[in-house]
Amino acid sequence: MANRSGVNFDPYVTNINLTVSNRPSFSHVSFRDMMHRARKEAILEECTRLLSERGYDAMTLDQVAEAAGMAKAVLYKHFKGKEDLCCEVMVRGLERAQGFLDGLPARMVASQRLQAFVRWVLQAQLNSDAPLLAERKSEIRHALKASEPYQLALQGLSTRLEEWIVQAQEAGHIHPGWPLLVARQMLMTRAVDPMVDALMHTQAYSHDEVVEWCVKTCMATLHASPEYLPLSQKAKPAKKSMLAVG
Amino acid sequence: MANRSGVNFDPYVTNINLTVSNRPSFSHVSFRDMMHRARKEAILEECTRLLSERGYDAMTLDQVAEAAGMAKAVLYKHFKGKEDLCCEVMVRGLERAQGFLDGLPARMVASQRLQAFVRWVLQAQLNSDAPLLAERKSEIRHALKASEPYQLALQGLSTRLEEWIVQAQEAGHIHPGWPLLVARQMLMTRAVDPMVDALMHTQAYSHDEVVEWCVKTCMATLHASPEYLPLSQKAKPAKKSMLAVG
DNA sequence: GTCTATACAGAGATAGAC
DNA sequence: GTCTATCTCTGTATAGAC
Repeated sequence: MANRSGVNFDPYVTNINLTVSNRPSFSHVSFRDMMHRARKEAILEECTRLLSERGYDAMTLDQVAEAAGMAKAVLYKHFKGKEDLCCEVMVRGLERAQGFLDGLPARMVASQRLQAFVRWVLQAQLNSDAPLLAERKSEIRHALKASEPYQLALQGLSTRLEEWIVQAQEAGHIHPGWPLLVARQMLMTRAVDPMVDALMHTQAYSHDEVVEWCVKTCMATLHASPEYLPLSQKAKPAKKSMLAVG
Repeated sequence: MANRSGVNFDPYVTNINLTVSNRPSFSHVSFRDMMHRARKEAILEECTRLLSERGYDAMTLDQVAEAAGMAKAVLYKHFKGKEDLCCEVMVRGLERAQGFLDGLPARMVASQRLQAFVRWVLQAQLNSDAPLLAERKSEIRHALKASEPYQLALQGLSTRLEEWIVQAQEAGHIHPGWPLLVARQMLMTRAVDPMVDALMHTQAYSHDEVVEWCVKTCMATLHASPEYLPLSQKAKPAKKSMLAVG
């Protein structure tokens, strides 16, 4: 049985240590509490990884328990069940994303922040540490819809992105032709772009190159005009309009 | 157990038919064969819908059997199992896509064909009739990877798209800065863009409007230059380059 | 070929000893 | 609080009557 953190959590050993020592009960409680939180962290960490790698439906609590080095029953002391556990993972993912946005250097302008956001989420996904939910048809979505903390965190992230979109549009870095709602959904969707998997699978590009191509597709879209329609049957836009962009 | 020769070995039915009917065995076999195919079609149709609505993992064979109006055991007379059934659904989806591409009017230029392809797949998805696999982490991907018919059909579709991409690039409708591989993956990924679900969910746009916005994001990207990078720390591209596109 | 009934496996969740 | 062992439910797949 793998214990990835390497810490000894055996309750009996812990008991012995507490008995032979004369530490005050305050310290005792604090110690146990610390261990408790540490185990919870280990669970959340491994669950984040498995969720990112396998997806909600394919991930099992047996896998989480084994990866975290504890019995499955322990999971239920910390969380009500699979849904509850994964909801908390997703909420923490959103909080990490918020933290990343908060830490962006002040000199960055809005469009740079948006690009940094997309790149960071894409990279995290390739590192099996996805902070955002990529699955559209997973059973967990029902639970997330009902989760107030999740909806609040998601709302915060959306608001932040929308502010920057407006700023970037005013600065002329995002084309004003994109509705705010469409631009926001595009950013959040491209941040978990399934194209990363497809491109990685071709083995034509490195990890970082794949991320950059995905970032480019996203930013190029927002910068371009949505009104380009090569298919309106007669219009054939001149080449020079395109070359003027580069 | 599949009966590859199509001959009926069942002792009961064969006996009855041979006794009470005087029709030549040829007609008899043809009629039964027709019914057999009809039921198989019904299974495939309902499975396509459920697969599109719920995804591979969430879809159950009980649902397929009930939707098709037959006992679950019948499914196993037509298909080896869930994987086999869904693989055939996906292959037929690819064939339908090929059929759509074959039917495009001759006057359409390459970029118009590409746009028509993306729009058609997106619409089919919203009609619960997805011809392409959107799920990236489903268990079915292993089976598809091993399925020769699927890989062949997918290869055919890819080749066709790549030809048109090259033509569109030569015509100046797709920016030459996009590598062929990236452009192809972008098209196939955008054709099943998860953004459709996200946008539909906001209830801000109608069915058709959502599809059009997704089509626009895809085509605008291919038309634009990938080398626009607002985030290269010092460069601040002029507004006029963007406005020149519209 | 189609049905009912059932075997079998996997995974979520719980019981009870320590 | 943690463990082992078990329950329960669901879903795939199969057996056997007709």
